[in-house]
Amino acid sequence: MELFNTLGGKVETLEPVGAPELRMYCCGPTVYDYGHIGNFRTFLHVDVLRRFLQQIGIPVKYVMNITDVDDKIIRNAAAAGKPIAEYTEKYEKAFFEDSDALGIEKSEIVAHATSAIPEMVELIEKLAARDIAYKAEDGSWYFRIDRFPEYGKLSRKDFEGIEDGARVDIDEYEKDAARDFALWKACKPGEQSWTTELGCGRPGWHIECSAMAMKFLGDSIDLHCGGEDLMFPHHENEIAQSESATGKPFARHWMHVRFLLVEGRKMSKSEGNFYTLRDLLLKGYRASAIRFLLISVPYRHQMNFTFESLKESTNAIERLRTFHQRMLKGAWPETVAQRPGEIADNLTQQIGEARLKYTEALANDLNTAEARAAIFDMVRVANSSADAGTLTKKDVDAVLEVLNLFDGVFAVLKDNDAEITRAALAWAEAEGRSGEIAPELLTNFAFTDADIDALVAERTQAKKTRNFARADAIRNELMAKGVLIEDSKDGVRWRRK
RNA sequence: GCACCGAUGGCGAAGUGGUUAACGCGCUGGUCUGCAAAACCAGUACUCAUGGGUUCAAAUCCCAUUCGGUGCUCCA
Repeated sequence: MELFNTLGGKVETLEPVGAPELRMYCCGPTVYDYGHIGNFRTFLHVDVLRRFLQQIGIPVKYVMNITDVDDKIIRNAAAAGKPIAEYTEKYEKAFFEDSDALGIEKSEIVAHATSAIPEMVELIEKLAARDIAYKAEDGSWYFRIDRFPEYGKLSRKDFEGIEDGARVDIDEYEKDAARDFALWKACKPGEQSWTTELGCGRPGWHIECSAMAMKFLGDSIDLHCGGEDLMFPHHENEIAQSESATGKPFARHWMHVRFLLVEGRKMSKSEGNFYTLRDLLLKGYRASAIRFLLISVPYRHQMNFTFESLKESTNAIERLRTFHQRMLKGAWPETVAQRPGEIADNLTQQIGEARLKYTEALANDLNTAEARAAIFDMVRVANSSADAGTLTKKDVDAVLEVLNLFDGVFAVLKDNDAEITRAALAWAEAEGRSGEIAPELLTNFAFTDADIDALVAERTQAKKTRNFARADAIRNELMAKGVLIEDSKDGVRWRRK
């Protein structure tokens, strides 16, 4: 498949080199708080890529790291009066719960920064042996950027104009050059630290990813991904460290997912447009709709997240699910007596085209919007044919095959939204945040499936005796509780709005 | 300030030189239905921010302008 490579700025073929599986690494979360939807947009697109690679027969070995020690963690853990391990455990658990709710498949390897300290130390020592890393007076270690002439090749920045000392961070120690970045931070009283050959301290953020990527995947990896903001300085620094230490190219392909805007502005707490997955679930939005929305806009485009578009996604998924159920449950004939051959061939051809368009779209730099369009084309054609009574069992099998292909990547057909929302409600109760739950959510979920089934049965009975007044009253009652009823030849179906 | 990206219907969003500008949502009308819902059909951008240029041909390439966003500092 073809994927844009930030390194070089061109669309290039993505393929495994020197190993049967594609080795990929993604910068995971720093577990100091709940993940927000911007975080998840990145992980969702990586998930889409990974699912698609596997679908086209490219095995993947994927490592995601968990940054479980850094400045923010130390600060927040101290504020909470907890050891950092205990503090991060809660948010790491939440991160995986949220990922799961969004249908993100877990990476083959989850790498914790705190469990790879020896590898980081070793890497820094390798750099130190070549005088690329140096120790400052306070015991911190820095990377000497002058020694890596290619610095800036990823983000294509021109550092000529940046003079030493032009921008000095308040908390920085004595570095030889302003741009030099920390590899190892000297210990401070009361902070978590490790006593190593480098002295007492803790790892800098950048060294974690270099050390762990190489530990699990080797010196040269096929693909490295992350959010666009990580391009500089994080990924630039990873390249500098890794390539200086090994003398080999670090990652051949770099993928960066662009930022998410919320209602047209950068998401930030001060703007008041900052949302975690849990915030949205408590407002009554569905996990599947959030997934679908976040992956519907191709990863290289900045996407504008709005509540209106979230509703749109909810409705679009309903259409797909309704269609899926129709295909699964309908009694399709083996053959259609008077079906004109011309129409039959046309339908088969259109299903085939949808399949091709879907695959080509994703293979072309992960164009999720086009892949989505191909599927909706097929949905319309098949529905149309089903209405006309010309759809056969064989057609349906072909349709379902394409639909399964689509769902193998998009993963929105299975409806476990209610379950996820219930878990979020329980979490809100436990955290004392039940005040944030949307009122209609409580009313709707107070209504159990059994309650609904009973009313639906009563309505069906009323309809049989042509008591339409009673039947409609029940339908309205259910509607008020967010339940929609659909009558069809095959019986009654209900679903939550 | 420097750098980068974007501007396509009511909304979201494909399409990067060549038939009637995908697809989804919404809206209007119709078919179906006891009525709905679902589904289908028809309609909903004479046109792709604005101005200029290149070309037989431009939403697509070039220049300028306007507006929006992002990076240059922790950040997915």
